Amino acid sequence: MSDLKARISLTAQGLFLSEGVEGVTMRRIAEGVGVSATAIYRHFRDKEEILEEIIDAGLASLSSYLRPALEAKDPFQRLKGLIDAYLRFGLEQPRYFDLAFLVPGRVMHLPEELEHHSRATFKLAVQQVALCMEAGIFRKEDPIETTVYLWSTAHGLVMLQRMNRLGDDKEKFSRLYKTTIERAIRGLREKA
Amino acid sequence: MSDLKARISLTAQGLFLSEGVEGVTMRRIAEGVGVSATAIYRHFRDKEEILEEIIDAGLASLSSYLRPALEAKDPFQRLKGLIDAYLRFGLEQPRYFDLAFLVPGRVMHLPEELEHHSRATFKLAVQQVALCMEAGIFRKEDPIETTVYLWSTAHGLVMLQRMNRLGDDKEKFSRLYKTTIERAIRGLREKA
DNA sequence: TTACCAGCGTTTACGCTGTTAACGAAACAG
DNA sequence: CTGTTTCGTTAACAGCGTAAACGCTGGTAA
Repeated sequence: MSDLKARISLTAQGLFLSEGVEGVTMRRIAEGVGVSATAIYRHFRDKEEILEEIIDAGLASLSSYLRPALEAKDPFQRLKGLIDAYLRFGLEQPRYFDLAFLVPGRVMHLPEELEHHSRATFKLAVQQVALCMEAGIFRKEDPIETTVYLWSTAHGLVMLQRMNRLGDDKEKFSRLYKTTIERAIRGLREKA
Repeated sequence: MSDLKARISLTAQGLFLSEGVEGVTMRRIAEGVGVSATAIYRHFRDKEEILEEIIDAGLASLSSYLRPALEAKDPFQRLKGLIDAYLRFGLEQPRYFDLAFLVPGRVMHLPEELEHHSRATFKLAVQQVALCMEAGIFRKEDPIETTVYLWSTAHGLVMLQRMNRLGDDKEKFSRLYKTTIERAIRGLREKA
């Protein structure tokens, strides 16, 4: 009934997630809501703004994947949990991942708030890495560079899978990503 | 004058590379060539086919980055050269990289020939990895998984940079990617 | 030479897109 | 009761990818 804006969001989210960013038109969203196409413009500046809202939701979902990992006891478990969660997000929420990270060709410009949140999350990861170094689990080197390295590996792996460059056997990919995490971390370890 | 098809290709390539995939329209290409929009259809099935040609060119360019690396003497140098070339390609040909890898949301379906070429290149990398293992430089494990891991790291790093998640200081990124390669390889080494 | 025909570019037009403008009904403020 | 704001409507516009029909132009067959 009421709160048309929320209903537009919801319908748009459904369409974007089920059909990807192309093929979703203002008129189809409007039709789904049961309203005229131009009514949408009372609640959103333009199509881009709707898309941004969905991306926000995607990043929130990513956050909800990452959060539990931080509750582990030691920093090494937390870090492994973060990487694992990132990969699971890519596997289980491919559409969100696409929307958030497969920007159609232009540089993504996150709204201030999300930008901030994103950097905060990154910093959290850097912290775990630094702690691992202090604890003598990782060799001591630049924790930021190290974190970027881990992030790259995780992000790249999901990316290659999203581009179905790795075959479509989910089982196999699941194993692949376990061994990849291992390999990625191995090079950081302090020699015993 | 003649060979309109080539001129369309060239103009389209210029537009796609200078403005990215969006904002390039059939009418603008046609205008650039000095011909009516529908004339293009005598030479290309549709817009997608033009884009595919440009992507082909992009992958050819990637190939030209990778090829010299294979002329090094030992497999370890060849492998490092391959990774380095991949990263340089991402840095120096960002628009090609976007076109080839930032598929707007749908799974990329390469034409047969390119698919084959791409897999062949991957196999070549796997070979170097396997040789490194035989030579006792890398510890012996699944060379395919190992190659995917290296590829992921390189691809992810470029990806994050393309999404300007890593700042825009080219100098810094240049250093970052050197240390990332090192870190990625470190974990593969046979303990001395 | 004449008749034809295929190749290639043109103009016109269709259905789709995102978006703006003008309008009207309801809800609310003084 | 009146004036204004809110929120939806319909109509319309410019731009998109593309199809269809037309006409020129050069080469081949009779």
